[in-house]
Amino acid sequence: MPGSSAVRPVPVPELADRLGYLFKHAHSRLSDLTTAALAPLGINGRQLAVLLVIAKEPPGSQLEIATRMALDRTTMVSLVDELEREGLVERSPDPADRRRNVVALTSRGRETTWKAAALAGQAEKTFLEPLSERDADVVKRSLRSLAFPGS
Amino acid sequence: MPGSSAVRPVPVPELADRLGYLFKHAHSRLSDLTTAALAPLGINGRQLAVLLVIAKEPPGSQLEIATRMALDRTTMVSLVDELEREGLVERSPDPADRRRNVVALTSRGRETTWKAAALAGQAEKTFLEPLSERDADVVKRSLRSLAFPGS
DNA sequence: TATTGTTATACTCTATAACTATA
DNA sequence: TATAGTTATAGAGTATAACAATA
Repeated sequence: MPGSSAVRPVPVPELADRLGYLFKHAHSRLSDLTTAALAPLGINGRQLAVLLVIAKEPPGSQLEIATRMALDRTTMVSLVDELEREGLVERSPDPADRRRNVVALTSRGRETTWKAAALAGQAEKTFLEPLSERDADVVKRSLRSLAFPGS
Repeated sequence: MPGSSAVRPVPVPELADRLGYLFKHAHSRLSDLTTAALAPLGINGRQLAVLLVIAKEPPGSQLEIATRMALDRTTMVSLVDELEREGLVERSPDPADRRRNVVALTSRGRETTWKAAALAGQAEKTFLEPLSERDADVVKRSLRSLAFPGS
């Protein structure tokens, strides 16, 4: 995230109550922690999300992965480009419909996925450290309703 | 926010537990609501934040405002440009130190600030509707610790 | 020398429009 | 005609570097 390197001062009182401001900075802090945690593996949080989606229900086309992540298919192109360059995934045309590119994890991709998931989990734990276990649970549960009110 | 117009599907289970993913989409939803609420006034959430900081402890230099918002001073230039173009704030050189631009609210700016604060508050209320009052309180309080762990 | 505002530039993440190849 | 992937392009929000005016 650009801006993550910005100073993060104690909030001025007139903004400390604005949810948008708090969300921005909380997310930014989590982003910093996750980025740092994943750096040794050469990937970032967005790329881990792609890996997780592929790992869960392989193999999918680029469009399927994009839809499952609520991203545009043009954004997915460069994301898969990066992962392919790192040797973590492989594209291959779907024999049944040669317009589609099926994206599959390589064995190195599989290994990276579980390592990265563990590191990202650690980063989340660090992020939540300022909260009691109870409050952290409420936050995690609430965040889901706030992000996806229908579900 | 670019991406706010993206489909916001029910989260795929493999991402529903990732805090980064939830933060991104929760923030995006709040952003949509706030932007829509403020649209009649011709300003956005970032601009409201600037107005609030100035309103609270006027008048400040651009650098002071930027620091209090944890933004770069180069970013503040265009933000103040926009608000000045709308006739909501006025720049004037500080007589005591002519390097500094003091930014002050116009009377229209003051009026817009309290109208906007009310509308943004409404948007936050709508945003929090999926939660019980109790959980909403925990979230608001926790967000502050998560964003600014030192304070 | 150091600081404030400014400009020029660039980077990240995202989207829309238009192209290619398939269907 | 419609769809999947791609490319070119653009826009929002942010930063760094360098410059002018002022201290």
